[in-house]
This record gives sequence, structure tokens and C-alpha cells, in this order.
Amino acid sequence: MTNSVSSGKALKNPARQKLAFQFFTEVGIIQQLGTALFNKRLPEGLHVSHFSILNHMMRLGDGKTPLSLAESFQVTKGTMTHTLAGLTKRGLVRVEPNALDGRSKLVFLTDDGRVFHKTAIESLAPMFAMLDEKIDFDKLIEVIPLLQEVREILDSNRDM
Amino acid sequence: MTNSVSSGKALKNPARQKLAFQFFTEVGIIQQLGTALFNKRLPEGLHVSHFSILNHMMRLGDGKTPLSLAESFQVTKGTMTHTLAGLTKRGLVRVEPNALDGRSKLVFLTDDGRVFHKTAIESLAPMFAMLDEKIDFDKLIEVIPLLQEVREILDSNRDM
DNA sequence: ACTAAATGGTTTGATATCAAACTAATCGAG
DNA sequence: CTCGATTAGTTTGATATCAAACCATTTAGT
Repeated sequence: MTNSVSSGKALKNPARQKLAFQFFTEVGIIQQLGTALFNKRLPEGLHVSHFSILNHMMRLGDGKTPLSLAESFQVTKGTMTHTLAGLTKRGLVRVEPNALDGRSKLVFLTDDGRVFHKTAIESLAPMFAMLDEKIDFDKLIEVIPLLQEVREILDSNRDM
Repeated sequence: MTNSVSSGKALKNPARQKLAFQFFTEVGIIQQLGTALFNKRLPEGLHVSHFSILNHMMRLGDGKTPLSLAESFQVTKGTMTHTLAGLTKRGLVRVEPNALDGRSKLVFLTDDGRVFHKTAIESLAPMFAMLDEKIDFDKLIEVIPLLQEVREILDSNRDM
């Protein structure tokens, strides 16, 4: 039975479960505070959701479909339609029909989008300066693999 | 100069900044996936925001003001008004005038609220069972202090 | 004691998000 | 080839959240 509950340590031990819960609580608060700080720093009317998409395409290349972006960011396709509409209205992306599949579209960065991304990154610098003063970044970096592991497990059990 | 930018390591080193950014990216995704899983498991129509408030009062006692709850959860007081309205409508909390200060109110758990909290905790058990199978909880627990540290720094720089 | 400032809550208008219904295009089994 | 199933995207209706304006009460300075 490779997939059964083999240990159940946490379930048998309420303190362990409570601590694991605490992990998610802290993650939740960090995310909330971090997002708020981010949003405050981002230029007018743009939100982390917008920036994230630009950032994603800068890192991994544009020409993705809206659906694949939705999956990357764990949002519904309806939400992605909405977010891309906002980005399009501000001229930061271009959404074009996909010649290879009439159902789908492809999203591209515009020049303005690239400029905006650069500007946004720069506007975040003071926040990183503050963090860098107070936190040892190495410690953050050390835990990234664990966070990735947790993320992957949650991701692959999304339909639980 | 105890409080100036002393090292600036991250700012001088784009790779470091990128990795710190990655930390927040992972935290964001974990939070999103975790919340989604949570919401799916919570009984009908209730959301993590509701559960969190009940959980907070179960842990730390009820009779708090809406404002103090809003501060605890890093949401605006308007949001708290809304969330408490939802909880009240479902009979899970009681909001009463504060005899000692006509401006404020006090929030109390109802019996139904306590029952609901217990039920919700139980309905989360399968999720913890799944996690417990796949993640070493000890590793999660180890990083909690770091997360707390990050949270406190963000919290105390909220008005940056 | 009076008024100005601060505090606690609510309301309003906007945006973000989700789930579910819907539309259009493609794919696949026969 | 055709029709049912699948896939991509949009729309709709609901809830969550925020910021800012607003109202009521308390506090403080004179």
C-alpha cells in the first residue's frame, strides 16, 4: 500500500498538527503583508497580479496561452481573462489569436510592458533594501527548496 | 548608524535579490494553494477568513473588538465589518455593544460557533493526513521561527 | 466645559477572485 | 465524414477585499 496513510504522526499528535498549522498561518500572513507592501510600491492602479504576469513572461518568454498562464498562477481562466483585459487596456500586453488553434490565443509583452516591468522592479528596490538590512537573505534562500517541495505537494494534490 | 543600510548585499547583487524574490513567490503560491484546499474542505459557504476568526477566538479568547481582530488579521476594518456580518448571519458569533466604550463593540463566540470550529478542524484532518504522508513536518516546524521573524519585520514596516 | 482631534465602525465604489454556465473550435471514435 | 466529447476563452453572479468618505463617540487641550 504505497499510498496509504503510513505514519499518521501528525494525526496522532495534536501538537504536531498545531505546529504544521502554524506554518501555514505564518505563510499566509507573510503573503498578505508582502503583497500589501508590493501593491503600495507598484505604480498606480497596477497590482501584483499584473506584475506577476509580466514578470513570468520576462523570465520564461512570452507567447503563452491565457490558459497556461492561469495554470501557472493557480487562478481560474475567468480570472485570467479579467487580468489580461486590464493589462491590455494599459497597453502592457498584446493578446493575439493563435494561428495554430482557433480556440486559443497567445499573449505577448509590448515594449511598454517591458519598460513597466523594469520600472516596477526598480520601485521595489527600497523594500528589498529594508529587508536586506533586517533579514539575512541567506536564511531565506536556504528554505526555498523546502518551500518548493511543499508547493509541489500541494499542487499535485489540488484535486484532493 | 545602527539603522542605516549597512550591507546592501542584495542590492549590489541581483542574483541575491532574485532569490529573495523567489522566496516570496513560493510563499505566495503556497498560500494560494493552501487556502484553496482549505476552502474546499470547509463546510458550505464558509471561508478561511471566517474560520480564522473563530480559530483566533478559540485560541486567545473572545470578547475582542472588531478593530483588534482586523489588526490581528491585517485586514481593513471595513473588511472585518463584512466578515463579522457573515459570521453573525450564520449565528457563529455574537457582536455586542461595549458597555465601557460607546464607539466600539465586542465579538463573542456562540455555541454554534464553537461546534462549527470543531467540525471544521475535523474536516481538515484528511488534508493534514495527506501532507503528513508526503512532507516531514519536522522540517516545516524548523522554519517557523524564520517565518515569524520575516513576518514581524514586514509587520513593523507596514507603513514603509 | 467646549470644541478640535482621535478613535471605532459602517458604507460606498472599485477591483479581484471564484464557480458555473455558456460559446466556439478542435478532436476522435465510429 | 459526422457527431459527441473535449478544450479555450468569455460571461455572469457572488463574495472578499481595499481605500476613502462618512458618522458617532470619546478624549484632550485650553
